[in-house]
Amino acid sequence: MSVGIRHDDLRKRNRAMVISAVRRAGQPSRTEIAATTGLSHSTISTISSDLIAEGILAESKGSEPALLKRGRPQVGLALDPGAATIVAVVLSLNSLSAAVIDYAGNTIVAETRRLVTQRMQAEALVEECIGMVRRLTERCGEAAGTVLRIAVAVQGVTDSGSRKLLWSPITPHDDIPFADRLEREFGVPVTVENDCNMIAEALRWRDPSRYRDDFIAILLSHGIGMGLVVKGELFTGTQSSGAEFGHMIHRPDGALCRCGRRGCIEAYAGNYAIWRNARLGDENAEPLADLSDEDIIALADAARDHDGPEREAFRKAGEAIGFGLGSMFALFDPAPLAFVGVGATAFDVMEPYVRAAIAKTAGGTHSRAISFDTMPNEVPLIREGCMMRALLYVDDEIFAPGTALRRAQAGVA
Amino acid sequence: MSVGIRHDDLRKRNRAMVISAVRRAGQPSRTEIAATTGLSHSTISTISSDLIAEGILAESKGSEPALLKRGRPQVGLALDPGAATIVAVVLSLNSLSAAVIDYAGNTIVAETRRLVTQRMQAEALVEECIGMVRRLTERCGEAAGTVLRIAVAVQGVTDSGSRKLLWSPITPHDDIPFADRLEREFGVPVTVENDCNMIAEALRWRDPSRYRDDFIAILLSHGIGMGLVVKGELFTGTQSSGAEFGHMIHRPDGALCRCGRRGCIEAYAGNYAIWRNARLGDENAEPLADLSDEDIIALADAARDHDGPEREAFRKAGEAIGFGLGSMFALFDPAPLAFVGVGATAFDVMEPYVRAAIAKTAGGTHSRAISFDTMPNEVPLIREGCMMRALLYVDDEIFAPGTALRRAQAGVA
DNA sequence: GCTCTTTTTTTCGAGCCTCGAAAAAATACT
DNA sequence: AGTATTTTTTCGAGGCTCGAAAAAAAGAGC
Repeated sequence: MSVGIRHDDLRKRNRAMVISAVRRAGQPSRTEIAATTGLSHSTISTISSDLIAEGILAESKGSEPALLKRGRPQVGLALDPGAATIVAVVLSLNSLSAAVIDYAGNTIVAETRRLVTQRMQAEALVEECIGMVRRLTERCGEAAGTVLRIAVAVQGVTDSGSRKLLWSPITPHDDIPFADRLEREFGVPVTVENDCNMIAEALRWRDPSRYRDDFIAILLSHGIGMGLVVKGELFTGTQSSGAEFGHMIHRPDGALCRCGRRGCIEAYAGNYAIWRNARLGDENAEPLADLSDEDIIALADAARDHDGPEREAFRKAGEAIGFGLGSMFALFDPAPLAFVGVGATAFDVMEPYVRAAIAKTAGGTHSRAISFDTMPNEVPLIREGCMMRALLYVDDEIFAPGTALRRAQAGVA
Repeated sequence: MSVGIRHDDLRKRNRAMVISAVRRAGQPSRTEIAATTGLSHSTISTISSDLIAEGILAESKGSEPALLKRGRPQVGLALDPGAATIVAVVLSLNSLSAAVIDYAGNTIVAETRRLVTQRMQAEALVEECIGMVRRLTERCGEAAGTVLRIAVAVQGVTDSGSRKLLWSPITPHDDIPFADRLEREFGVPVTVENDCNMIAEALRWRDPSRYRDDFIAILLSHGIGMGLVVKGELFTGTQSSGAEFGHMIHRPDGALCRCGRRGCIEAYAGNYAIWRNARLGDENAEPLADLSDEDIIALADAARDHDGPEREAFRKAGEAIGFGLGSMFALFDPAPLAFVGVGATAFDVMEPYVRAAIAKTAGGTHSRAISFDTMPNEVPLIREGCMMRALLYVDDEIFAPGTALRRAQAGVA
């Protein structure tokens, strides 16, 4: 049962409100913050002067060219870039990248390298991550603030505590304890996040008007992933990162999926499935390990150009996605959708089939109103979401509690 | 964006904590409440003496026969039955029942009558409800406290604001504004709730150890309904009461469902579907409007007794439920399940097929660990959930804000 | 250049709320 | 009857937010 509210929680929460208002709005004045938070001017004044004194916020002078308004000009408050630093690591099939990012969200240094992830030992993967983070942090040296958080985004299923990679298509190994290993190495809290969840996180910062309280991000790539925001919160499982849309069942005992089971949506709509249907015409053929973007683009072009096995393959893919969405929409009502990844470039080919399938389901009552959005490149979204994840942690768990907590921690240490 | 916390919200929340602790524990002492809420003894003391002065709580004397412990004996706090009264109305196929219930959850008066709901006008349905509530409240007269809330549980889909019945199998009419009509009549806040959601609400009070933060209630009846609790909260849609498990798609373009679409889980696992498969062997036959409990029990007996069309019908039903659950478990991890309703008496026949199907899905990784529970009679659960719904509203929205809010409301009125 | 107006920000005292410590209350043990 | 033990209340201290008033900072008007 949820616990009572103490007196000091009050200040903590209101500090969090102020920080979050600044992160969202960019350079709001104290008056604006008072308006958005509903707190009084005096409270905002006290809290923000505390935050400035602690080096978390800073008054942003001179940037605004004076709005030509009468009266005392507003002073914008901004996040102090030097307040902290975080590291965002993105690990995907055959590629590792990382960036050191300041508290205001500016990238200080970044690096990307290719790896043959599927042939590496679990420990080697972890060590590559550690190595890259170490190189980058040493490269910025003392110039940057202290690193307060490391977030790792990985393609695959993570546990609900964001500590381990439970399963991933990028490696044959299971249960890789990224968080523990990196924490031991750097002495900083670390989380491992699912890539699609990070895409969802990024979308709400990219376009908060469209992606606010309820929306769905679907990654159309070699596999099918999903990031789901329900009632303003990222929807994760109780034990895993959750929302494995690609492994909902489209046809019981149907096509062979990469996961070894049959009839999953992915077994019809994943890149390998589309290729398999178009080229081999055998939905039970062993899934390919990888497929280039060009291959999928070529298939889509062929499907656009003429009727044939390619179009049929995309029809099956669209149908699988549509019926899957329809089933989802039976559980929670339709929401705006973003299709992300290479597959999104071919979404125009699938869309009619997706809509037709949704219309055959209970969720399809308002299928006309369901709006799709496509964004071909998932990489910057994953990076951005990963960064926001880490920054929000610093906001809420380190800076909002403020000195009270830091004193308590010091007492323990 | 969520709003900052004012100073008075604090007291409001802590009052809510105390009330909720008492409702949960029955007769906790102040010391126990302090322990469960994490608030200090002095705070609990002040709040509870306020609540007693307001007539919300009462010290329960003499009930406990003195625990033979040394020291000042604990004084149990209990909800004052006379603090308020609520009305719980349950409307289902051909039956309407209602009860006036005191603040401690004791039924004061109750009534049930049969109606031919499918042949009634929408307005007649509403008027039957109004009539019954009026009769009952007049019957208790001034003996009982003021009615502060009316909750109506209906089989069917309601809107997310719990104001209207959007669709229901018990009537051909749509969009029936129960809440507005009853509010106008009685001048008391009213909600219309989905029956399966009420079953879920009831389960968490019946057995909080098993049904706490994540669980699923499935109503196996003429149709298939679901009540879902995720992370401690009833999961509802953004626009509707949500969780229409019965209308997830089991087989695209498959059997004819009562809803007019094809391949829904209900079209295989609803009573009418099982009967249709067993007796007609035609999954596209027009669904029956109703079916007696005895018919289903007879089918189950036949299925237990010998192989044949009955067993095959239950196999198909179990498979549909299993694959459906597997798909759900792809989205959020497995949780304890309760099967409620007549269909639950036949669940032993379906269980092996349910488990076999789940095992073929991604959610089935731990299918062994998934535990099923069956409760044949849904009626008392719906009643109980409906009651709790109304009482919790009084707790949280009326008594927790206390005089502060009541004064503000008086100012407006 | 000086004063007036307008808007933002800070200051200050009042009013709540929670907490810890100490006191009071109520009972069993000896 | 006195002592030990446990629960509950009381009381002062410390925090927090709020509203009102004051201070600050600029444009507008003359």
